[in-house]
Amino acid sequence: MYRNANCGELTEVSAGQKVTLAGWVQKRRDLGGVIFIDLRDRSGIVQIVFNPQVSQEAWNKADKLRSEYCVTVTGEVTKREPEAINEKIKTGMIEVMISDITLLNKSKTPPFPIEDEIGASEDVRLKYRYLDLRRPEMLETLKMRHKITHTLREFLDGKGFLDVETPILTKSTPEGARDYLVPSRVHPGEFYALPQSPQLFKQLLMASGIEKYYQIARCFRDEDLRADRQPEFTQVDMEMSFFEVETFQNMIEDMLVRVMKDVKGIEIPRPFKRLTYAEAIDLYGSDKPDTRFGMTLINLTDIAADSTLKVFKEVQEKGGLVKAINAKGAASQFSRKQVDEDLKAIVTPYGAKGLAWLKVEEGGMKGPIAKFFDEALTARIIERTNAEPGDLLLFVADKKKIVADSLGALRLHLGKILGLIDEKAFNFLWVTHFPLLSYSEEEHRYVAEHHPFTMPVVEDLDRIESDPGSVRAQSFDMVLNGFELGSGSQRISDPEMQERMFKLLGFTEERAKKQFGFLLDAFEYGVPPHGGMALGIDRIVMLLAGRTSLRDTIAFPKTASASDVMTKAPSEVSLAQLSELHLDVATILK
RNA sequence: GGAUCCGUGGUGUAGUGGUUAACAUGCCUGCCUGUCACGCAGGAGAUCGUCGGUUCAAUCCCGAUCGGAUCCGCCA
Repeated sequence: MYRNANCGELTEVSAGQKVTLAGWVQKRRDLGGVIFIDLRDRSGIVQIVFNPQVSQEAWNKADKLRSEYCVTVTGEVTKREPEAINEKIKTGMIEVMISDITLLNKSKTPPFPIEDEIGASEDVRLKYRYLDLRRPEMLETLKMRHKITHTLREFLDGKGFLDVETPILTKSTPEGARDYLVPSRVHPGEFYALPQSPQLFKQLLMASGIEKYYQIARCFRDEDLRADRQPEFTQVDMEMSFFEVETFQNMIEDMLVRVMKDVKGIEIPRPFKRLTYAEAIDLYGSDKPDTRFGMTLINLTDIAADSTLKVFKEVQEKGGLVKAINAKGAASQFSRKQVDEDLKAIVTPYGAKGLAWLKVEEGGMKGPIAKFFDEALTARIIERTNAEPGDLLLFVADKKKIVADSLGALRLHLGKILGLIDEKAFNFLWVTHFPLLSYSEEEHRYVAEHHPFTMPVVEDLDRIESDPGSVRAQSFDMVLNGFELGSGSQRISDPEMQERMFKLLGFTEERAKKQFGFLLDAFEYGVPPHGGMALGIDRIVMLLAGRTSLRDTIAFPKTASASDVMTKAPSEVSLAQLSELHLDVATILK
């Protein structure tokens, strides 16, 4: 027997009992006579004591222990003397007087200590990921992840959803992200793709009469990474028949409220806040706004056009926008140089050509552009922006998209550095009615904003051919604290509507048949109206665990260049493997 | 595809165009019977990411390259 108790769970109640523990040496404190060791297992840490008067043999062995040696020990749980109590650890009231110890395995000195708040770079942590995961904060995050998926499963099971697995080796589809491809040995020159999501399969499951489907599904997208984007990630994927948006959203709210309660012990008020896509862009410059603070964007295009500032007038004439944000009371926190350099640097990557600013003072405004506004205009600006002396107004004048992107980013930046964000808050938000399509300059055609199976808003249908860009989708995103957790929609279940959609996306009938024929065929057999959504598990874990990188929520993640520094994947394969797959690597750069 | 930042003992950092590259921690050895950031004494440990250039001389300056991080594009 290796153990009959867990280190972190021992309390005074066990005093006097003989226990056997198994774990790792966290720390050895050798006082010459008596040796103290902090023993760690998954449950926590307990101090074990080796005293030659209790067991000379055990003491001799303890003398040779080092960090991360794996051992099993037996001894008596003992209450500590009052002056020896350690209030910093949960088991600090007791210790275990060891009579017997077995060394299970030695350890090399670890490259970094197994504790929170190590200084080790992420590089090193990832190389020794198995050691990194021993650290309590990593272990806790994995435990939280488990708890979240467990709660989701329990909830969905309770609602009658069936967990159905869908293929990992599947068909490449042209829409959306770049596919990860897997060459076929049996079919020379042909490829499987790893799923970007189980989208088609879950809709087919609706045609199959499953009615309610869910899956904790791995998804793959071969695109460049970010702190919140990994090449493979996990979604809780859901789809249901006889679907109605409102009812479904209510259920998702129930589900998330349950997760927050079970995992964080927090009651989230319902219903969740809702914004349309148009409102989100207008107020926050983002389709995934962080609503934990205000400082919304204010449209000043009309006032700006009346000013004598040429760029403002021109922007208005060209159909652009002049918008501003009011950084309340921040005028004194930014010098002219800081605004012109530091804050401008936030907006330029988004294409903004400049960042105009005004500092509000008693009876007026100060700043390089103040002279372009007469007294009446100044008063209108102050009124519109709710400005008070000490406020800093920041303006971007440009095309709609540039204004939204740049001011949206600036708003977030200021929210962070001015400490406006309540780090403890969890602001769930629905963003609805996304555009159905967006025009791709690259492909010279409209592409689906969500995916090609999203149902348009019915009252917009008459514009679908004449003004496709203005058609809204019956779609909805779930946003939490400025991160998109996932999106869902009412699907198209009418084959004719689906064909119309493909046509709009520039698919010939032949190509639509070739790519999605099976789906169109399936829909010919009495498909129920259906819809669903998928939520990113990794991002949920990241936000609930208070982490800033998705890597911290995944046991074995990839770096920004999509490689794994521990296994060194991806790696070259043998010529024999390539030839079996009928592959020839065009150029090996080495 | 583009931009910015980083790369120095195991780990984290400091530093300099020139002789022994510093500090903390970790590690090793010895001493120590109530520590829990144990203490004390001693010791080992670095091709300064790699390649090339400038220079009498490069860890330092320049270029390339590799690796990591963040962002834009891309991606829901």
